[in-house]
Amino acid sequence: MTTRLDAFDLHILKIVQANNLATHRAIAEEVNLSTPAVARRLQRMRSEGVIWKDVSIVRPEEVGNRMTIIVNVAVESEAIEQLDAVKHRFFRCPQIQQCYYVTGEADFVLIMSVKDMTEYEALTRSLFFEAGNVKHFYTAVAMHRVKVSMEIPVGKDA
Amino acid sequence: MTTRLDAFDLHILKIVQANNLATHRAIAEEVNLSTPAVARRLQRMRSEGVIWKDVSIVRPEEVGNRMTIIVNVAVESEAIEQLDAVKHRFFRCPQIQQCYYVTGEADFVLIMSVKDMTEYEALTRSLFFEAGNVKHFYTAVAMHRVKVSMEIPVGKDA
DNA sequence: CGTGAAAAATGTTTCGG
DNA sequence: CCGAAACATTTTTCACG
Repeated sequence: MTTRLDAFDLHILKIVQANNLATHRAIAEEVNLSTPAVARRLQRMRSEGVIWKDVSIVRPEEVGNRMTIIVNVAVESEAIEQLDAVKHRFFRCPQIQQCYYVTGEADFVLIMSVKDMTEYEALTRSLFFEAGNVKHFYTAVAMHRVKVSMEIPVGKDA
Repeated sequence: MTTRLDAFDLHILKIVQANNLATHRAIAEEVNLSTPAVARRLQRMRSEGVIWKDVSIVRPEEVGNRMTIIVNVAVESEAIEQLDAVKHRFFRCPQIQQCYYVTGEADFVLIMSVKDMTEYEALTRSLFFEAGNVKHFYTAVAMHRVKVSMEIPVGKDA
C-alpha cells in the first residue's frame, strides 16, 4: 500500500482484471481519459507491482487435466525451518495451483489440478508421506467449480 | 477436450499462462514458429475456449489491506433447487473469488478476499445465517498466501 | 498448414499546456 | 499530470510454397 490509487486507477483495474487484452483506447473511452493517460497508469501500476501478473487462464478440461482437488494438510512441526521446507515443496509442485498457510485445525490448504486419481495418489506419496513432517491430510474432490477467479473487488463493493 | 492440441499449442499455452502480454514474435522465437502461426493458434485456442480468459492479477495488499479467508460450508438440503440457490448466491458475491462444490464433510469450499474481519462478519450474516440452508461453516484465515496461480501443468509434467 | 512481406491497428514517445 | 499529434511496434491480412 505504498501507492495511492485514485478512482481512475481503480476503474482501470476493474476492467483489466476482467480482460487485460482490452485496448488502451477502449479503456480510455470507458473511464473518460486519453489513451496515453491509460497507458501511463497501467505502466505505473505494473512497475509498482499493483498489477503483479498478466496471464491467460485455460480450461482444465481442454488440456486433459480434469480434476480439481482441495487438500487440508496438518504438519507435525511448526518450526520455521520445517515449515519453510514444506512451503517450498508445495510451491515447486506444478499440480499445486494454490497453497495457503492458515489458522485453525489444518495448517495448509492446497488447491490442486491433476489428470486423474492415479496422478493424485502418486503425488500424495511424494508430497505427504515420503517427504515427512505431515501429520495428516484430508482430501476433497471438487465436483463442480462454481466460481474460479482472481478478481479483487475494487471501487463501490470494495 | 473436443480439440486436439499439439506440442506447439501446449508450449504456447505454457508461455501465455505465465505472461499473456508476450509478443507473438517473442513466443514465435521460443517455440520455433513464425509470428502469424502463433497468432493463428492463439486465436483458435481463444475462440474454442481452450484459453477461456485473459486477465491482470492484482496484489490484494495494494488495493487496501485485504485478507484471504477460506471457508468450509455444509448445507442442510442437497436438493438441486436449494443447491443451485446457494451456488448462485456464492457466485454473485464479489468477495467470493472461488467456490468449489466438493465431496466429503463440507459441501462447499470458498476462497474469499475481504477488507477486514468486520466485512467478513457482515458477509457471514448475509451469506450463511440469513439466507438459510447452511448447516454450519468453518472459517480459516490465511496467514500466508504461499502460492497463488491458475496455471495448469502442460507438457512434460502434465 | 506454415511462411514471409505488405496494410491496418495498436502502443509509445514527444511535446505544449 | 493531462491530451494531441508524430512515431515506432505489433497484429493482421494475403498470396504463395
